[in-house]
Amino acid sequence: MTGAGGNLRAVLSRPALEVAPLLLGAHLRVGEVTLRLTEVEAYAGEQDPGSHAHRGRTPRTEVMFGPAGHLYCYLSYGMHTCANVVTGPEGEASAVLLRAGEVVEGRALARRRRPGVRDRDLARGPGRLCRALGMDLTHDGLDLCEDGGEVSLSLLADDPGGGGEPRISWGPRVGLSRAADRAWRCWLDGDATVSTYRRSPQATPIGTSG
DNA sequence: AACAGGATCCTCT
DNA sequence: GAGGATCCTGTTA
Repeated sequence: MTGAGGNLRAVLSRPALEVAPLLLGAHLRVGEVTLRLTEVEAYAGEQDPGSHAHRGRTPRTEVMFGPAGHLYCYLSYGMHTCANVVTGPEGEASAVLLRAGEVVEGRALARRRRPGVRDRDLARGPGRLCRALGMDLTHDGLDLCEDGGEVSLSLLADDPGGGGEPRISWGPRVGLSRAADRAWRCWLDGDATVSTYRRSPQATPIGTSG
């Protein structure tokens, strides 16, 4: 684990597809709860039909066009908050969706927010992850690269995934109706907190959507 | 001003 | 495996 400091934003300013695997094993802290990230998805901005930014700059997607290292939060299906780390250079709206993780600190608080579920399910899925961390739309735009803030991010110094072999797997992104075949989701192979894959019923048949 | 459509989750079967 | 909850967002009128 590195105190990446000022160079954290530089790393996050690389393309989403490069940043995504670097987030695996990283620690995301929101208030008193800290998560070890185990599953993420890359979104490549305006060029990516699966991205919210595909149709250009809007009030909602504005944060993604800004500098890397900020949170992009949105509401899914009316009740679930989902969170991304903005990546890439300023002006390019790429981001990485945080899909799952393991609670490594503040577990009691996370359990209170997600009563009745097993520990491995506390943050297993993008909506559940935000619930366990207490994240909502008020976190949209917050900077992950400042020490002492409400939110912070610590990348692994090296050895992504931790403990020996990297063991990172790649597969299609979850629930997309467009660009459903791009293998832009990555996860720590074999980790119990990785969410289960579901293809969108709206998606074109396998192999025809790029 | 109104509408259609989700980067999901939970509860059944 | 299927269906419903629920409300913001972007688009259209």
